[in-house]
Parts: sequence; C-alpha cells; structure tokens
Amino acid sequence: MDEGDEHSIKKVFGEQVRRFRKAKGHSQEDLADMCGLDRTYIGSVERGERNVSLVNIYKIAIALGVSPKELVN
Amino acid sequence: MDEGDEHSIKKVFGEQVRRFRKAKGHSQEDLADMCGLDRTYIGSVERGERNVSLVNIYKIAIALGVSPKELVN
DNA sequence: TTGTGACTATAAGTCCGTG
DNA sequence: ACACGGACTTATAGTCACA
Repeated sequence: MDEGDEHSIKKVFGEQVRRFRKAKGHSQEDLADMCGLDRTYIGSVERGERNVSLVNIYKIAIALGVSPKELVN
Repeated sequence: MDEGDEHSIKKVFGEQVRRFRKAKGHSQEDLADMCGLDRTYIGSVERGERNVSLVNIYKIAIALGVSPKELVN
C-alpha cells in the first residue's frame, strides 16, 4: 500500500460518487445540501482529493440512495 | 443522521473488524503490524471509537483478506 | 455549476505507559 | 492479549472568496 494506491482508492471513490450523483441528476450543491456537507467538500471528494471518513461515506451514500458498499467497491 | 447514528456506524464497523480478525486467529497487534497501523489504534477502532478513513478501511480490509465492502456493510 | 487555494478547528493516528 | 489514558503530531473536516 504505497502513495499511488492511496491516490487511486480516493480517486475511485470520488468517481463512484460523481457517477451516482449524475445518474440521479443532482448538482454538487444539491448533493451537499442533502448530506449536510459543503459544496466544495463534495467537489473535492469527487476529484479524489479527500480521504473521506466512514461517517461521511455513509452520509454521502444515504443521500445518493445507495449502499455504502457500492461506493467503496 | 444524528449522533447516535454516527456512533452505531463506527460500532458496527469495529465489530466487523474484530469478527474477521478473530476468525483469522490474529491478535490486535498482529493486525496492526500487517496494516502498518498502531496497536492502540486498532483497539480503539474495534471498540467503535474511531471514524476510520477510506484508506485505512482498505488497509485493514487487505490485512484481513476481505473486501472493503464486507467491513462497511 | 464547478474548481481551486487558503485557511482554522477538530479528529485521526502515534507513542509512551498502566492495570 | 487487551483496555485505557495522556501527550503529542499530522491529517481530515469543514468553510470561504474568487476564478
């Protein structure tokens, strides 16, 4: 588990979030509001810049109407 | 998503880690070494005290030989 | 509507120890 | 082998103005 692995874990997670969000037809701001998180935070998650914590994984999953499993792969 | 929900998310995750760890016959210290994490940290994760981040979810899952999906439920 | 840099506050995570 | 604590360093959470 090196730096590159960590990068791709975050990237894949972000891509999943973006994919599900777009499938639902929401903007980042819509999703952020549903999660109770900041718009710019959601943006940075989708870009793979954040090492999102367990609780926020659930918040995002719930807002997207999916299981947390589907986000972590 | 209130305080109690967050508590139970962490608790359930910790229980899963403990369950898989014991199934493999490892001590907390064994697992910690395999993950590259601290012994006391693994203990507090299993007790449901930690809001574990995405990368550490993967580190723990890999060390346990399971999919991250199986830990987050 | 989203990307980005900068930022502060809080929690993650480490290392020492005890029972 | 594990729970738990104190003190500590580093990363993440969370927010903002601006492009």
